[in-house]
Amino acid sequence: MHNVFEALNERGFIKQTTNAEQVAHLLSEGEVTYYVGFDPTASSLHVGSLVPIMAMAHLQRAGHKPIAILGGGTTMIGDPTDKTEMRPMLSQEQITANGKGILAQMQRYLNLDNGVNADNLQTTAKAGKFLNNADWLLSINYIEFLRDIGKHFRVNEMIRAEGYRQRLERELGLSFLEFNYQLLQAYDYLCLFQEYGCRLQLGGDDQWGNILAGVDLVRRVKGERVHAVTFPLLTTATGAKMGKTAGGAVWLDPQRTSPYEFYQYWINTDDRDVSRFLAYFTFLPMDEIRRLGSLKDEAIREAKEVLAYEVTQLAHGKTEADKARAASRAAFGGGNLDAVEMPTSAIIAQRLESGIPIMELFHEVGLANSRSEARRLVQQGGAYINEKQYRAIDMLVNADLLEADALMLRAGKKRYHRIVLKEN
RNA sequence: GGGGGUAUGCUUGAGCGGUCAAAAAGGGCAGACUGUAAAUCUGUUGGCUACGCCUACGGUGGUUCGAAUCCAUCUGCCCCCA
Repeated sequence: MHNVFEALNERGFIKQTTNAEQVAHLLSEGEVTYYVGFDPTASSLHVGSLVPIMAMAHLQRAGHKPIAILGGGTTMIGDPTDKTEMRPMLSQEQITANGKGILAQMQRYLNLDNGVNADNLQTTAKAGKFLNNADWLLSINYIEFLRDIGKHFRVNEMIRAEGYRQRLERELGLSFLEFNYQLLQAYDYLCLFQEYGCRLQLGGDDQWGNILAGVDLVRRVKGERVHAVTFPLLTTATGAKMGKTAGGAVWLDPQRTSPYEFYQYWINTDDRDVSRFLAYFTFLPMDEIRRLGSLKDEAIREAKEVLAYEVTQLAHGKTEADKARAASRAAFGGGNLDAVEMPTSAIIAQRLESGIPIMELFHEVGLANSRSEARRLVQQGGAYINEKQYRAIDMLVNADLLEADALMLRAGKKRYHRIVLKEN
């Protein structure tokens, strides 16, 4: 077993550890059960969650056993860390439903007890677990909890933690409910240690304090040394949060973010982020990544294409990745636009007889959020039909513009939408 | 429980009772330049049946010819006292 710790480190996954040598040693000794917590506030993960997932996948491929924890119980509290306000609380039903979606997505990267969801996934890896911490948190008895767990926490220390301190010093208060978040998260670690012998927790660097609380708790209650590793919080070179675009988050759920859009997100990666992202989000060997990362100027587009293709393939499978790549090449490389996968909608053929106002058309297919926006788009020269710009706002789109019974709309430089005809 | 403060468009944040769809910045969008990158420059950024109309400045109800701006009340948040 080669040293996974080194591999993770080389790929940039490691920000802080309880003790680097000890963690490395632990991972080289034999099978280690490790866990990462996930937020169940949405029914899909977004690309930000890919960092922990990729890290988990690397560990599993190296023979270790993952546990993914759905924060169904802790979400009912709301993590105050680095939040400007309280999180909305979700119902258990909602959380369970969200968990289903999240599990399916994880199964593309990890082999969990509940199965796998990707053809290319190494099934030789030991199956891990997907658990909901609501299972043990919801049945907690308050008095017992205070006595057995609460006694190990010093309020003095807790309020010194950065996350809490900010909330205490600034206008926004901190409710007692939120104050307990750390105890519950620490309790998770204790439970997982007891039940599954879990000895390593990983998480975003903003979770460092909470994770350490768990490490301490295990030491105090069980007298055992367990470990923690955090991932750096990713931002893009321009300082934006990873995985956010104007349209919102980039989701793994193809219903929310189509494979094409997903692919485009990666293609549009800033030059400076390319090699970092290749290391995080693909399984390509580091030598290859270094080669791709050293490409300069225009040539770096090759690296972006590899990045986009690899990441899309992991998230959506080879077929979808091929389609997305073909569509992307066609749209931006002057290829044949007709045969490829694009956001498409159908309109009734008859409507073209009398002509459809161009503004209405762009609005209708979602290329503009309102008619006013569509109007602006046209006026400013951002509206194209079959690669021809139209600037007249009173222009009517009729059957004369059809090419092969279809219209390819384009808004701005990058957003395409294809229109086909239907009878009625 | 008492006293005070605050609530503005995607965000931050200005807004004398009329000239406010509301300063400014950020963000977004479009154009130019380019490599589907970055940086830069320009335009634009509530909606609509579009030189006009409608909806908006926490909720409701008032005062006024006229309110985001004044009053009352409700709600949320913050601060001080208890």
